[in-house]
Formats: sequence, structure tokens, C-alpha cells
Amino acid sequence: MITEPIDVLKALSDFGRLRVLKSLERKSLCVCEITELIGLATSTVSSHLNVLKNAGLIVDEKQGKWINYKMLPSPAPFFHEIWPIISKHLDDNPVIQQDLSKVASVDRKKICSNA
Amino acid sequence: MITEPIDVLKALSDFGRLRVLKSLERKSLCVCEITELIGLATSTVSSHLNVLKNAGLIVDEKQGKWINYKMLPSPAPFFHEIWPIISKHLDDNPVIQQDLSKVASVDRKKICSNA
DNA sequence: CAAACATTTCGATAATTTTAGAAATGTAAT
DNA sequence: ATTACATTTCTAAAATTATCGAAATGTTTG
Repeated sequence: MITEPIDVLKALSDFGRLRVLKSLERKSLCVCEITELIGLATSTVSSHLNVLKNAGLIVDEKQGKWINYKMLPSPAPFFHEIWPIISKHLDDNPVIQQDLSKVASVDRKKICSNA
Repeated sequence: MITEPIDVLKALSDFGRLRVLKSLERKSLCVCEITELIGLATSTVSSHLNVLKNAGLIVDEKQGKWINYKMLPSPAPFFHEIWPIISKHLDDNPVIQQDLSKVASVDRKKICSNA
């Protein structure tokens, strides 16, 4: 499945998905952690993750009950070249800054399950 | 009017608009030339041009009966950094290649008005 | 001024996308 | 195996976007 630049750009054209990517840049996260971080319904987050996955930007790996999502170590050239620039400029955004200040302390043990 | 990265990315998330930008990179064009090149209705092209203009990617300048659109000489940093990469990768696309092979010979005297 | 014509705006429709709740799936632990 | 729970899939609704034709705008030229 070849990913055209336009497909990557479409995947990057939603602010929620940019927030997810910026957070995943810091560390791998499961769906419920991302849901907590972004504040959207679980099914919506799952849908966004699927878009990012289909565009070849992230991968998932099962870890017991959870599914961890993380950025691709070696993404296709287009995304590999373009992402650092986008990432850098997103750092100016207050919402992103808030996300990043929270992401380090997000803990699935606390936020998922026994709420 | 400050343009956030997400606004630029949204403007870049439509293939028709990417075709317009690639063509404008070669030379300034009026709406009817772009319409001929891209094959969409004039009003649709005008709408796309407006999106690109609002995102700060292109400017227009009146030239008599026509309005020439062209890329900004000094766009905001985000687009300035990101566009060369996108542009380079779009060169692989057959539709873009076809557009670029036509753009040099597009002539408003022939395609507009006296059709 | 009137006719010609490039472009924009308006109005309406089709298509796509985002969203969320409910049901389904799959894994883990008791 | 039954319960608990993370995630996905399904379904439907709301929101946004792309598209076009017709009317409106503004400029040029006869």
C-alpha cells in the first residue's frame, strides 16, 4: 500500500491528529491514555489512530490488555522529511504545550478501568 | 491575521489546490488559465484560490481585465520551510507532471473569452 | 454608455469527515 | 468460564467541504 503525499497531508489536516502525533513523539500511548489527553470519545480516538496508521505514520503493538501506539521509527521519506518542521512549529501552540506538559505523567493504571 | 500551521495544512489537504500551487510555482496564472489547466468550474477554482490566499500561500494582483495569482515571494516561515519538500515529492505524481507539461504553453488569449 | 468578459459571490446540492454511543471483539484475571 | 475491561467496528447524526450554475461585480473596449 503506497502512501501518496496527499494522503499524508490529509492525515495531518486535523488538529486532533496533530495533537496525537505530538504526544506520541514523547512516548508510546494506549488508546485510553490518548482519550484522556485529547478529550474525545474512545471510538473517535480509535478512528483517528486508524487514519494515522493507514497513512503510514504510526504503528500499534499489542501489550496484553492494551494496544500501544507509537510513531514509526523509519517512516516513508515524505513524512520523515516533513514532520520535524511541522512538529517544531506546533510547539508554539498553547493546546499542544498543555498536552505535552501532561503526557509525561499520564498513567493508564490511574485513568483507565477503575474510574 | 495570523495563520496557524493547522490552517496551512488544511489548505494543503486538497489535491486540486496542490495542483494549483505546483502550477503557480512555474508562473503566474489568471483564473481562467487555472480553470483550463485543472478542469474544474470557474467558481470552484476561485473558491480554492481563496482558501490558498487566506492561508497566506498566494497573492493576487490585478492586471486589467484579469487577476493574476502567484505564490508569495516571502511566505510565513512554516510554509516557506514545508513547501519545498512537498513540492519535490509531488513531482513524482503523473497528474502533476501532466499539469507542468501544459503550464508553460497555457495562453489566456486563446483559452479565455472567444471560445 | 453599452457590450464583452474575467472573476467573485450566492444558493443549493453532493460528498466527505468528524463525532459519539452501542454493540461486538479479544484479552486478562479471578 | 465468567467477569472485567481495552479496543474496534457499526450505525447514525452533525458538521464541514467540494462542487457547480446563475447572478452579481468590476473592468475594458468599442
